[in-house]
Amino acid sequence: MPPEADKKTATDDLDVRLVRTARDETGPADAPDSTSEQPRADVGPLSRMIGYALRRAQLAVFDEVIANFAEIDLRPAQFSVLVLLNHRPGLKQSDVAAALGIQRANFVVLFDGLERRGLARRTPAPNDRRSYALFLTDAGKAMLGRASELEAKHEARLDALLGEGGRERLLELLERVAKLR
Amino acid sequence: MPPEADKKTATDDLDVRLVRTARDETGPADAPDSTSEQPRADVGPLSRMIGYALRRAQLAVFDEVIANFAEIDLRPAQFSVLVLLNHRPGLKQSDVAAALGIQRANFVVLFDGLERRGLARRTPAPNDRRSYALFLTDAGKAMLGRASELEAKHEARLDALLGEGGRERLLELLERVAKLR
DNA sequence: TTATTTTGTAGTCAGCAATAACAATTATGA
DNA sequence: TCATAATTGTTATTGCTGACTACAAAATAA
Repeated sequence: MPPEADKKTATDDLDVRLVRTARDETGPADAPDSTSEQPRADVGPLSRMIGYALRRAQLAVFDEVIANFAEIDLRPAQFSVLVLLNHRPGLKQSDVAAALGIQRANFVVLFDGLERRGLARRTPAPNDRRSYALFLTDAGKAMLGRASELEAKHEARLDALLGEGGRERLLELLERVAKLR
Repeated sequence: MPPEADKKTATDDLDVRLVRTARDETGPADAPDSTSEQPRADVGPLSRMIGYALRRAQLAVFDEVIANFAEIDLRPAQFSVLVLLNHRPGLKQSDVAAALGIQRANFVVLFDGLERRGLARRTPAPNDRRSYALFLTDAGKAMLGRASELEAKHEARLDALLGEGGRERLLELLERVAKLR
């Protein structure tokens, strides 16, 4: 089984692909796997490295956010655009991209998705025919409202984990680290 | 000069507003940040969200790590494998993948790269013909040595940013967050 | 033995970031 | 004023990474 292997690709027709919606499980009876708590494998020196710890934490948080937003089909990056545009309407693409740390080239596709779904729109900028002023549509604002509710619950859960003053301390430390850039 | 100029729904004139960045914010209000590196654009509510802050910090750290490791052509994920294998030689693929939070399917390609470069090797597992026991080669240990030096400098730089006790507090908080998983 | 689980693989797909190259538009400066 | 440089939005490409499906071989449970 390891190496070797025969070609045998072919067969690839059905493509069911279920969307994995967090929550719920094998409902009735049983549930053999007791409340699992990960053993947290020993990774040695890695556990002392900031980068490694950051990555693990970030993936954990994003996993949950993505699962939470699955029902409204919104990605974290899209959410951040909605929040920013609601906070500062009329920014142009370069501004939003820069504020979020996204390459302006990549932002185009990201925003196309929002516009295609009618959540945001491009408007000709008043003084510069090269650029657009970006705004949320009413649908976008409604979407942001729902997303914010989900987000609030998520943040509350994090606060429970972080404990008293944990959020403040964490945000402060993360901001320092981000200064590296 | 945007592409088509089709949009332009007749009745659309309102909304000229000048957009002023509401500067509520916590902390020392304005202060035309003197010697700060970046203007740190105002992203509003985003700056209070753990996920956003985590992502920014993680990207900043990885950017630097990737740049530091560029000269030895090593990716963070590869580095983590070297560290783990040096710490616990003989693990099988499933173990390493699980410990690092990588899908075992994806780990195959990752390890192939290390093996191809002669940094690590697969050895038939003693009691299980299905699996391999993984080890670093001498070249792999040498590579890990150089990488560790670069990593140490990086961590030192982070410590300078984090200040006294900063690392401990940050690691502790990140570990709690990672518990989400 | 038979059924189930584990392990390693291959392949596909999606998200996201970095880059290069362009055309239209502004800004600059001599 | 006009040639040149810088901006802005765009397209396309590449690479890393993570998630999933499907498989075959081997180990384990029933």
